[in-house]
Amino acid sequence: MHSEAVASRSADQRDSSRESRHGTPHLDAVSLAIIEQLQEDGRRPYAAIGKAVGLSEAAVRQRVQKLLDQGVMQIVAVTDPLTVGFRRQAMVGINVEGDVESAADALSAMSEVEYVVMTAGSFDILAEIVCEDDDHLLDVINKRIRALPGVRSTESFVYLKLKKQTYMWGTR
Amino acid sequence: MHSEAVASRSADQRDSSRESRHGTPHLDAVSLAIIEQLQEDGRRPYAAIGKAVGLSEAAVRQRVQKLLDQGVMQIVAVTDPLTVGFRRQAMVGINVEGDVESAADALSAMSEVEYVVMTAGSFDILAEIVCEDDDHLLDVINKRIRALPGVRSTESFVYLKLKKQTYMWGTR
DNA sequence: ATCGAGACTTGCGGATTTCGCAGCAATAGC
DNA sequence: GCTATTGCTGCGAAATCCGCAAGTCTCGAT
Repeated sequence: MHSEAVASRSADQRDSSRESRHGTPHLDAVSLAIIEQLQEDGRRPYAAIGKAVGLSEAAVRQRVQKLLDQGVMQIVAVTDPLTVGFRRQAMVGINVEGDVESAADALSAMSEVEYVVMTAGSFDILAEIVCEDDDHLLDVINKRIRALPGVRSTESFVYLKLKKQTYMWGTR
Repeated sequence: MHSEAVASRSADQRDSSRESRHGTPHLDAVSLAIIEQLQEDGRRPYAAIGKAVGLSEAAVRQRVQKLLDQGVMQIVAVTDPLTVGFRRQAMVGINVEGDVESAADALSAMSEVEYVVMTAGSFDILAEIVCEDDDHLLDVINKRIRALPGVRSTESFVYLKLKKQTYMWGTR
């Protein structure tokens, strides 16, 4: 009775190699289940995962390797910025004149910028900044970001308290 | 000559147990280096990490375990939302009348909400939403979030293109 | 000055895990 | 119908993990 798990397994796995119309590899239920296991513990042994999802150890190993190779997931350590010495964080909304994408690229090149996304709405770009202290944050926003070519205006939202932060994509 | 690495190592490790004034455990350079290793590959063997940071396998094992126990870091799989079937994402800026924190808690309880932070600035809360499609996103924002007690107004920024997303806190 | 605690090292087996490879079955393609 | 491919299983061999003991060193407190 290592049962439960995903059952069936007849022709499901072929989905994992089938490309959906936009080039992104589609995932079947088993791979999803594997990802969920690794979201709980990125170091969980393959055999344990296999038991949970109803696959052999070797099969899990192959699928995990493929998921990593394809870039579907990565197994990494994530930390709480505060305990690692970064005391000030902020989200910055940015408006750009001209080429938005090149501005986003310039932001992406900055090490203090953790997250860059182009958006629809009253900002062209949202960027998350992680800094050591107020001075550092001020410097990044006022000296570096505002100096970028094409940047018309910025609006900052300094983080007061992080309430939720999950890595549970693919689960639900 | 298993040299290179972090050198010195005289009394650094005591920092790891010293609490900085706000209760957050302080990390020394060696723990930082270990975290960096695991940010590159969360499954890297302890011996390999030890070689890189200049510690024995056993010592690395102890430190990693402590870092996990203390909640300083976690080793998890992270995925690209798009390839896992979530095609619409948005950041939502929210203004609240009354208790901001309880509103943030309510948001945190929603599974579609990946990220919640209380901020200073023209929004009280920023929340990142991950949805399967437009209908789902519309439903979450207009039916669920706007219906929350205390929510006065919202402004949405639909993601057009994710340009950068790192998990490299603690590195630099 | 001495003692105790904490952190690290070395060394060591045993249990566990990883890894590569040889089959085998089912599917997709020709 | 036949073949190539893909995914899975099973199985040894190698590597890793894990707990533990003994000994060193430094710091801080008695």
